[in-house]
Amino acid sequence: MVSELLEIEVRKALGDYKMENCNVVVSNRPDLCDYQFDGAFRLSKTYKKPPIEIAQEIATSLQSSSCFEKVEAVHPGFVNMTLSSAFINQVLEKMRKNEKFNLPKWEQMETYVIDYGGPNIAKPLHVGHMRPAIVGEAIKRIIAYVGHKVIADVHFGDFGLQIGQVIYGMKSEGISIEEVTLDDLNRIYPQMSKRCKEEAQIKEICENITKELQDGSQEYEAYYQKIFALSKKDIKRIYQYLDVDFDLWYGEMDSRAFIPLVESVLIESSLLHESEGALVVDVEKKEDTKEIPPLIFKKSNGGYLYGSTDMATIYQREKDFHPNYILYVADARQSLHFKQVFRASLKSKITDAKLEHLGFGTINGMDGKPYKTRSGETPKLDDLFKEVEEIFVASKETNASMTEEDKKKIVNAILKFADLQNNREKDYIFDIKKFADVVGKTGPYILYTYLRINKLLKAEPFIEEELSNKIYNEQDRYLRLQLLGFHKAVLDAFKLRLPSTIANYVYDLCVALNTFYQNNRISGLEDAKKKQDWLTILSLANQILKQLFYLLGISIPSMM
RNA sequence: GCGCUCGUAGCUCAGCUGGAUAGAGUGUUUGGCUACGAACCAAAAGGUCAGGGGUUCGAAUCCCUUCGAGCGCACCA
Repeated sequence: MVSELLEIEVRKALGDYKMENCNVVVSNRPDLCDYQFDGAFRLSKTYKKPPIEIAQEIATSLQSSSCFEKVEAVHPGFVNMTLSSAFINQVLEKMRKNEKFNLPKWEQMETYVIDYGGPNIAKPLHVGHMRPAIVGEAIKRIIAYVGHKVIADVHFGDFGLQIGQVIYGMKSEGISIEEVTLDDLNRIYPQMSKRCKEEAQIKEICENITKELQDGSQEYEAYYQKIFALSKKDIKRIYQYLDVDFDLWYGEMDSRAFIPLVESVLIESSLLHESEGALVVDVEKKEDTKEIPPLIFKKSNGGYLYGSTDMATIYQREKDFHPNYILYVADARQSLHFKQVFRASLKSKITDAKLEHLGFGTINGMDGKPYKTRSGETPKLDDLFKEVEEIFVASKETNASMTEEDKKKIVNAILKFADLQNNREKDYIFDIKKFADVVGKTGPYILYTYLRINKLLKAEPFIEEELSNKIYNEQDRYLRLQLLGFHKAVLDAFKLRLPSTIANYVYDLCVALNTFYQNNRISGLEDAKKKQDWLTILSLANQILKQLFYLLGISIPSMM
């Protein structure tokens, strides 16, 4: 990594000054320099000297390094560094020749389990399911790419009240296990969900069915198996369209066998106690500024809740994989739930893995309220895919003749790149027009960039050879500097669990490529070495893009 | 009531473990295809980073406070 190489130089230049953290960062003033060091400000405190004097000493000492074309101390105490062409090209050569573009390797491989906040069965996937799927898939690929072991689990919601509701709905409508269809399930679920809110006695019946299923009722088990199979098939189909895949297609139900084991651990460590008829685990801490309600492990009717299955699942994962980390990509509104589960799990010592809840905000419509169609329903993902494809096809005449496979890849790129750009725990506005846009900072833009460069590389055959020590013009230099940012983008995305870091880097790299492409003509260049150098740089850039597209879950169409 | 997340250009968003002149896209205005792909490029305009206070050489970023928004607070997930 460039900033680390530069840190080594700075450390040498510090002389008698001692400091722990001497970060060298990309300058936000490209008109002044490429990289910047601001440690002189901190040193001035400990050494009681004006920062500019210290900066000058460091700058003077750095002059001798071959990394720089220019180093200067600037008021009030910055050290500004302009890289030498030879140094830039030397780093690029290392990226070109090494695996993973010379990404640093970890000393120790760790194991991650990642849970993308799984969908409830018996319920069609809607736009709310897209975010965890896209974000989770990207995080999974990033963790694997940097060199760790990662196990993805879809973790279906198949254990709770919704199952009892659907079974009751089927029975009361007289629909048999043999003849039930997906459409039936999609209709029954919202119907029953509504009825349970309105009629307490219906809810109680559903709760009892759920409990009996949990306790092992043969009759309900048969219903469950059928509902699960139907839903799973449909959900898999949609994940397949999104190119989202899991190592484990488990559900909450798969942790059922571990609930009694967790329960006995809780009893042995005297963490379980009775409260208002339920068995609960206290999770509050002294430093809490507010009251944290206990985790309800067993309901007063003897049934279990999702806190119980979450703990049982942790137990199961610990037994199967002994992970260092368990990550949950789930709605930010569930943060209290996860806090309870995490604390209860650590208290009971069922795992020593680090548990992280990676929350995300709700998808809202243009009015700032949860996204709904005109008829008041949450839009199905199938319909969304269709709509985006239609808008894309209509945007250019030739698009209609594209293959279905290519269209699918582009729809994916549109949706994923739009989603992965913004990444915070805040809600975001879903605007179909924005998600179907093909101009500007969009999926089509980055794919277009790759494809036009790729075509050029194919049209101008060249033999990969060492870069010369030259950089030919401003756009060329800017492009090469952007390439140096690869490692930071990937490692930040990994450390912060933020795929947006990569999405934004990809965009910046594409801008640099387009600027270069539009202002420099390669075919017909007389200077053979210059042509070779440029083709080599473009080739490296496209290899990087391809890799990063993969990390974001974006596939490249054959044409567009 | 308590807690969590947040408030950045007309709109949608980056930037947040403190650094120099706060960035994109879109929209508005303008220029560039007899051209390796114009789904592109070049340029202009657009901001008291919700308001106030504090810490600091330096704050969109950290702390306090006011206002505003969304969400969550034990047997749903």
